[in-house]
Amino acid sequence: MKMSKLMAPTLRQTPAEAEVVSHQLLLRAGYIRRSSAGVYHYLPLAHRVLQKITQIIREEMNKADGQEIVMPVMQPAELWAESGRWHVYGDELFRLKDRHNRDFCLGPTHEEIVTDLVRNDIRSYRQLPLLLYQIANKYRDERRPRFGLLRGREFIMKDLYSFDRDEEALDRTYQSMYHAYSNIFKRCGLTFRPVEADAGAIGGTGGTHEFMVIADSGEGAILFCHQCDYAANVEKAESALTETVSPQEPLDMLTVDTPEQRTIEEVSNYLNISPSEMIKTMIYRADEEVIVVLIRGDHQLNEVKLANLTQALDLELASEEECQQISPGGQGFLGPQGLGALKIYADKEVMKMTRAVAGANERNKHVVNLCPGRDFQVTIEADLRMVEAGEACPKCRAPLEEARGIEVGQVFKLGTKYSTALGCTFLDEKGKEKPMVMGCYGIGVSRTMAATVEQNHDEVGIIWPMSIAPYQVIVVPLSYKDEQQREIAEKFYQNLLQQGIEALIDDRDERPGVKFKDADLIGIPIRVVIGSKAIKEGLVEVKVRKTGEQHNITVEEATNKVMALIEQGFKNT
RNA sequence: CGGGGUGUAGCUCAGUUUGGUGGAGCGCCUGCCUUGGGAGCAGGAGGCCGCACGUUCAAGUCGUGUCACCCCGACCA
Repeated sequence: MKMSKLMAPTLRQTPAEAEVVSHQLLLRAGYIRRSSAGVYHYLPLAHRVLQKITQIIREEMNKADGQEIVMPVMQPAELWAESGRWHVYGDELFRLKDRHNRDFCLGPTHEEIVTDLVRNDIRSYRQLPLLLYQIANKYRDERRPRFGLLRGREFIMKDLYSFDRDEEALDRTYQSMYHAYSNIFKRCGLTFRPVEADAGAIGGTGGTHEFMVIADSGEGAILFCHQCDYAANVEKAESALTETVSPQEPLDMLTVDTPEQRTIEEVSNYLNISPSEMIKTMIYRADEEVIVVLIRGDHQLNEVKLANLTQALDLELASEEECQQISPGGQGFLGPQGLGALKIYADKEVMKMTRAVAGANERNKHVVNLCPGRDFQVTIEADLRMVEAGEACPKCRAPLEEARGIEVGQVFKLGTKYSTALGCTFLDEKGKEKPMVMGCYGIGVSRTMAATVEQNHDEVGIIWPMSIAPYQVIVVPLSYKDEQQREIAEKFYQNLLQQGIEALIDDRDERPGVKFKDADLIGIPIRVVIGSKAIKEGLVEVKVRKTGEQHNITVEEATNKVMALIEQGFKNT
């Protein structure tokens, strides 16, 4: 491809709208342009990268017996009503009506429609397992699209759905997908980590893993152990219970004055105690029910764990007004004692306390020597806290480490949630009708491209891994006007093309500096410069973008060198 | 959805306080010159100052409304 004809509008300055580095560089290097919030054009270079990624995905999915199909983006509301998600999914679903006033939505995910497809045509255990996948645009009306391609409203996703006869067969499918995913991200040149995760709204009964690309800009936090293989999203992470320090004998509960001392920090300072000696009392509204949640003062509540425990669709911290109706002291003076018939959810660590400090349910007063089980009864005791770095690994007790990551893929065991709701059944060898056991497996394709940039860049631009670079080589004649240089460069470029190498030639009438800056910015792995040395001494310069290694060799040797470097690039990814 | 911010040339941004013929740098076009890391000179094109209504002799500038975009939070297969 000639640079003079390539639509890659590079920018010298970073557009003000971009915050994260992948967004900045993809805009600056002329890969993407914004159409509306969270919706982007993919220009030629981006399209080539996406093609590379999807090709890798196809190969690995097909190897695992996946069959590629294309399903409708526009889906009828009836199917979503059948699964119950038409009402559950909320504002995030892009909804539309046709001219007959019938309801449709733009698919944010395809469980309903694929289950509908399969239930109509698959009847026998002989046809299972069945693995169907597609690579398509997905639509989610995010409350707040951000970070460029990392959180858009329209994005490219690969989703595969598996249909098995029983849990055991699903386990095998799940394992094979897990391995396929590892291969895919490895081949894309990413540093990633599969972690145990929460199933979220998609539901399902089995396990789930997220594939996280390690990057400081990631929205997700993960905890992992480097002594064993334990790794989990913070939403899911557990830790070995802390050692019980010789429990103190309970003392009589007393009320003390704490004028205007509301937060854990204020009260612990005022009473000269540690936050770990306090009980944090929070009032939540779980759908229509008001509940009390207790956590040790120095711990953080994990709302995902609480939501899973309560099974509430809508879980929200109660307002100040609601708190005052329950406890006259209002926020800052809440305590679990004497709250009547409200359900009390307590973290396990709270139950070990014997002389705790909590609000007195009275303004400007707290109680000391509060003892769970004696002074109040707990309805449900469970792990409700956010695990922090340094705590003991639940498997091997080594200290956990924390990292941030970008979720590029997730594998789920769905079980029979959708097959039961939609009546997707088969007959087993005994002629008995059973619901299929399903799994679903997604990869954010456009997000993977952005995540790769997050992980592979320097101060001057993108550094693509060889396997997904839009072009492998860029040929730069320093002066394309110079007839000799042009001839040598063109011949060399044609030669590369004949070898099946994906090459660009910078035939623009620009100064060398401009060409170098653009080549670095768009991140082509190998650059071959042809200047006056090529004419005088027959030497060209072959430079590797990632390492900076440079070879001054003859034009004749250069093709082989380039091929060797490409091969090496593939090996390293 | 709550809080904050920004809309002026393709990009980055002055100008708005105090109303009076719309600017700079970069990019773009033409010519000269230059050619190993975003050169130089000369000339040029390009703006519904987000949109609407209002105040005024006069609005980029003041008022009201509205739309878009960005950030923080909440939320998020």
